[in-house]
Amino acid sequence: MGDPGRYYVTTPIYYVNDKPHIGHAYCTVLADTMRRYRRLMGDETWFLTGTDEHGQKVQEAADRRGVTPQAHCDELHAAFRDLWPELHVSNDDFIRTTEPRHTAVVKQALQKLWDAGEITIQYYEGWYSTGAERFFTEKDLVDGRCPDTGGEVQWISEKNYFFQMSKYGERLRAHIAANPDFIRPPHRANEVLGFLDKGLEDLCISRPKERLAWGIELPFDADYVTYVWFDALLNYASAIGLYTDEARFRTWWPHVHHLIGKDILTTHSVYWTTMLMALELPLPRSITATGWWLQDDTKMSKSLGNVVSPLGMKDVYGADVLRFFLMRDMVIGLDSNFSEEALVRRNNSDLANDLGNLARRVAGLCDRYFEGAVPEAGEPAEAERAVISAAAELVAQVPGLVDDLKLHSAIEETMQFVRSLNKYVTDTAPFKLVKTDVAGAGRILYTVLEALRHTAWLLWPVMPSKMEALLEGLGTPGPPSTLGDLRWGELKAGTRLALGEALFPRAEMPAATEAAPEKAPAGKPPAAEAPSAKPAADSPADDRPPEIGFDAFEKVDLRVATVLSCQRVDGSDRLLDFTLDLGTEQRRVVSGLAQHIAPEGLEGSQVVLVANLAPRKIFKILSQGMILTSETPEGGLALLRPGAAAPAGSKVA
RNA sequence: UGCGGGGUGGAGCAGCCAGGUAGCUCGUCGGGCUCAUAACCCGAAGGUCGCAGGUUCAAAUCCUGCCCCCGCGACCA
Repeated sequence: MGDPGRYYVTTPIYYVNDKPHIGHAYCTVLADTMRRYRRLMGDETWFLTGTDEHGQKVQEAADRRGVTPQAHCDELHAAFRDLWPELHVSNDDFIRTTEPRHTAVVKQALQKLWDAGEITIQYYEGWYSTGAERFFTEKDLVDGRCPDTGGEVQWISEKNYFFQMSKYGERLRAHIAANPDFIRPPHRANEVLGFLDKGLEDLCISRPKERLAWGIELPFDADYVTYVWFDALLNYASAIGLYTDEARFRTWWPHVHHLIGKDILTTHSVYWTTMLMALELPLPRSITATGWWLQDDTKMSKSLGNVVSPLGMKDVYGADVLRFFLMRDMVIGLDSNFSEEALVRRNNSDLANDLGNLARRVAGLCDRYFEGAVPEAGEPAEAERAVISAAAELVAQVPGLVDDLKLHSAIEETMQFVRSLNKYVTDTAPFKLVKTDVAGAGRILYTVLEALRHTAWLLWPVMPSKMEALLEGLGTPGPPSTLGDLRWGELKAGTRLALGEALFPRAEMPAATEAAPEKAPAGKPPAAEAPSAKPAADSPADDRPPEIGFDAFEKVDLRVATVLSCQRVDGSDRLLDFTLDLGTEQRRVVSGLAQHIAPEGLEGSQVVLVANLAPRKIFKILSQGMILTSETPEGGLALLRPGAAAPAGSKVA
């Protein structure tokens, strides 16, 4: 797959409004690890990441803070830019979509498409809600009002510019079919084909400035800015010199491999690829969609207040340990669970016990019997030859695994090799042999040291800093070059060793996790964090909302209501449809309680209702209010009821 | 209903695309070693590979149907 020789890897450009989280870190570390492996395999490499800085959310956030969007971005992008070195990420470039080198290219690309007739003017019609800042169709509306805000909507016929994406559907389908490694893993390619089956529409690539000013102005119409995705995707090309430095551009394009989260598969595999077709540029070599890190153990973290965010693990255990865990425990493309406990287990068993301890074992013997230097290699006996050939096999095997994106296997195979070395030491017992055969013991120690050097090379892409420390300890400082240069026996006898410090200290299991081996806590679902370029919801740090004043509370109109009838909503497994008596009026309320409460026998009982909540259309029924519930010990829900019968409609305060 | 992912010894996961000894880490039990970061090495117990059919000499792996769990969305203001 790909081109032996050149490897250009990208992450999504992250939305500047987001706070960096484990999903961003994973994707970026993965890109870094891949590029380091490819470099090890002899490729020239280039690695790009950056930030996406245009769009509604940025403008709003800037407005709220009373600063210009540019100032806002200048400040916030640093959160990403400065994080990567801390994770030992070695990106060659960091692009921001507000930089002139990018915006100029976007304009040129737009002009080119406009001149080529790839962009058409179409009129978009629909109900526009200023509150929600989006269009709705007739059937979305609730009583002729905005379903999100309940506000007014206006019928707007709006001129917009559309990229003729629909023209390229068949060509894209053919490309995917002909290139099984194009979209990976393979089931994602099927997903895209399924998307294409539904037929491609043209893509609206403009936004009128009156609604959104923070974007790149269309070169052929100053009243509009560019749709953020059209802008953002072009970063992969603008950063390497599209239209400005053709030689550089052609060096890296199309040897490009996009790493993305599965949530932005469509934008990359459909929007981006068809954009490239229209721009008459070759398609990327591959688009790889990764899974998500799901977060475990929300209960224990919160109740004990000892929560360490996944990203915070780097401060506690070190960046390389975090990298090792991320790369070892996730199978590319599948979701994985993140827990501190799993990370500590990984650190202790693989890194401290197996690898770090092995280095200390042999280093200690060298110190004692060989003056702290590398012993003579001697003539390999059968046991040594087995180690040497295992090392050679491993070195030959790893590139194939990396090529197949099986980083977890590449790491595991390397760890198996390390374990075999511990066994080799136990079996050959140099600590005993040294008393009768110093040269023989030296031969064994030499073999382990040389094997450790090989290991350091092979794990360097995952843990660059730690492995360089190991290489330095072995007396061969500096980062590895390429596997072609890795030859058994290059470690020179007499070289001074410096392996006194524990490379990977054991870590204590976090106290709270041991006591909570139960099933996943009911209630809150685990939070997923995706390496997305889109804005993601911020996770609240605390489950208790901020204090409010009495006036705020007073705005909530709580009433006792009598249930007149209640039944399940047809076709829904979660919704109950209540008809309530509020004294002066009847209300219909839809509530997602069907999994907790049986609708039978509720007639005549009383509940508490938020009576002045904005109505909302739920499953085609207009729900007028919210019924209050409380949690049961089992984590279910129960209706909150008045302690004594009350007149229907009486106020709750 | 959609779309996607998953169901493999006590826990967490590989293996499935390219059928042919069920593997890894942790945990448990017993033993060894005593060089090392209470580490390392060996052995043992423990698995109807969600269920039912089918293809095949042979199925965790391929095919069909079903069940359950999770994420996103539709519907939990």
